[in-house]
Amino acid sequence: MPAKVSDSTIRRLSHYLRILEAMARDGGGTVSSVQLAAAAGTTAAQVRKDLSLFGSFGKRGHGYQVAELADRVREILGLGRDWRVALVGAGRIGSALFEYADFRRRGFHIVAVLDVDPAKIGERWGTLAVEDVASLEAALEREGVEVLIVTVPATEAQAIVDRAVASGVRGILNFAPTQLRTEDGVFVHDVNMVMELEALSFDLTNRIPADVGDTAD
Amino acid sequence: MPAKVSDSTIRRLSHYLRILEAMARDGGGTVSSVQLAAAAGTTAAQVRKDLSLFGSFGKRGHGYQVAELADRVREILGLGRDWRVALVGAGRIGSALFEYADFRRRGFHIVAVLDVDPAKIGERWGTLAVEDVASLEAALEREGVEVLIVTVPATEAQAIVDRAVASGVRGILNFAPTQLRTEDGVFVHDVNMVMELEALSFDLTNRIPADVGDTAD
DNA sequence: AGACGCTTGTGAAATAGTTCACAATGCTAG
DNA sequence: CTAGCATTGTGAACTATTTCACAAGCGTCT
Ligand SMILES: NC(=O)c1ccc[n+]([C@@H]2O[C@H](COP(=O)([O-])OP(=O)(O)OC[C@H]3O[C@@H](n4cnc5c(N)ncnc54)[C@H](O)[C@@H]3O)[C@@H](O)[C@H]2O)c1
Ligand SMILES: NC(=O)c1ccc[n+]([C@@H]2O[C@H](COP(=O)([O-])OP(=O)(O)OC[C@H]3O[C@@H](n4cnc5c(N)ncnc54)[C@H](O)[C@@H]3O)[C@@H](O)[C@H]2O)c1
Repeated sequence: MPAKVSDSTIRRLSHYLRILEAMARDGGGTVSSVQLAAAAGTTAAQVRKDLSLFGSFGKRGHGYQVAELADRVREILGLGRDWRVALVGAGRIGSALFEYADFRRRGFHIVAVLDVDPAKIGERWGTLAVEDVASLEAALEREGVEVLIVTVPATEAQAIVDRAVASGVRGILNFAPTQLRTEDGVFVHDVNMVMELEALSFDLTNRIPADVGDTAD
Repeated sequence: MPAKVSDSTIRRLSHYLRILEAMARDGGGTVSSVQLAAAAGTTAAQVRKDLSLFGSFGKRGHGYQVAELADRVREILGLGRDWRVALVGAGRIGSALFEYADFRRRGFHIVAVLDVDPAKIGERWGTLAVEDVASLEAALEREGVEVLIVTVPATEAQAIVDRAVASGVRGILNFAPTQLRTEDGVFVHDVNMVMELEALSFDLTNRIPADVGDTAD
């Protein structure tokens, strides 16, 4: 793997993979960088540059084999295996995520659900029972959890994460709108919907296209 | 407003705003760029550069007034007003979002909920009734909707968005894992959790820190 | 076998974004 | 009023990312 791979390259690879999988379902065959770029909303040069960071996957004059390229991208992203995931916070967003089939389909298996609310502890969720967050460490170790999905209130998130990291969790998908602090070697990705709405608000307010006057102020 | 403002600047401004609001609740006073940067996980120079794109909000030697800076950032982001939002797809993620208080608190008001499922149409959601998506256009126009949250299956998303754009919607927050095509002047922001998990998978697979051998292959 | 058409892979150029470093400035104290 | 201190605002330097542009390579056709 190359020393430096930008975050945006990784996001695009994930995007390419989704497109390649759809193409494979539709019969597969080959794609050129131009076609893949059109489907992903980027440029052909960008597609080729992204892929070339990891190797030479195409045939000159003919493009890429859809199925094979999907396999290579999956491998690059580390998706050639299953990941064991725990969900902390069995609330509204937590339950939506639990039932989201795409996670499992991509190899992310929720193997434990934890909450602090006595009314929720013991509830059956699919084949699991919601556990008491008091035994977070035990659950993480018992299930060999590597990735934590955090859907607790923002005030609780840091404490949960500290405990999970102490129990060996190295990857965190955080839905709480708070800046998590972790040691090196722990990867945190935030999903922040309010931020996206605010970015939309900025766009709508300030990025009105040229035909409407935008030179004021 | 400056001609070019990067996306990352906007994301950071939203982040600063959340921090400033927390500081304001804790008493406020002033913040320096160093303090704000520490709270946001960035650098002081970055904070000052971001803000200086829009004006001079600080006092040399003393930093920024928390409450005043929060106001200015809110204004920059176009948050000095309420936004009328419709939610299409009254399913699992849609219902979690509907009840998410932070949206309303930030001025994003869900004023219509629509679905195609006869079992859902007519359900009372808070003060609203779930409406038939067949009357999407009527609902959007009646409520003066500007922003659409899309939580329908990926296969349905493009058609919904085309209709909404034809009815005057210019901002879309899309949860469906599909690349939406829209005309110029329509802003789409995607929330893609699978992409975040895949990025995490890449990190855990390839970005193992230096003390573990990472020069192999 | 050679020529052709098409598309990759990739250095080099261009553009975008971040960090540096410091003069300018406001406040406080004496 | 002046000195001293802290911190902003900002060009300039640096780094990262994207785009350009084209030689290299593959398969096909004659
Ligand atoms: N609902 C949404 O659409 C949405 C969207 C984006 C982000 N979020 C964020 O996700 C988080 C959860 O939101 P929600 O709407 O699902 O709230 P919720 O109140 O429905 O769920 C939170 C759950 O966490 C549990 N909990 C609280 N403290 C805990 C602890 N210390 N350990 C374990 N469990 C604990 C609660 O019992 C509850 O079941 C919040 O940080 C929120 O800001 C929610
Ligand atoms: N559940 C999650 O945690 C989650 C996470 C990320 C993304 N998503 C995405 O969000 C979308 C919805 O997921 P979900 O889990 O809530 O699914 P869901 O099946 O629970 O909800 C989808 C809803 O959309 C409605 N619907 C279908 N076609 C429609 C149409 N043409 N017009 C209006 N409504 C229509 C359905 O009746 C249903 O109520 C999907 O694209 C999914 O990939 C879901």
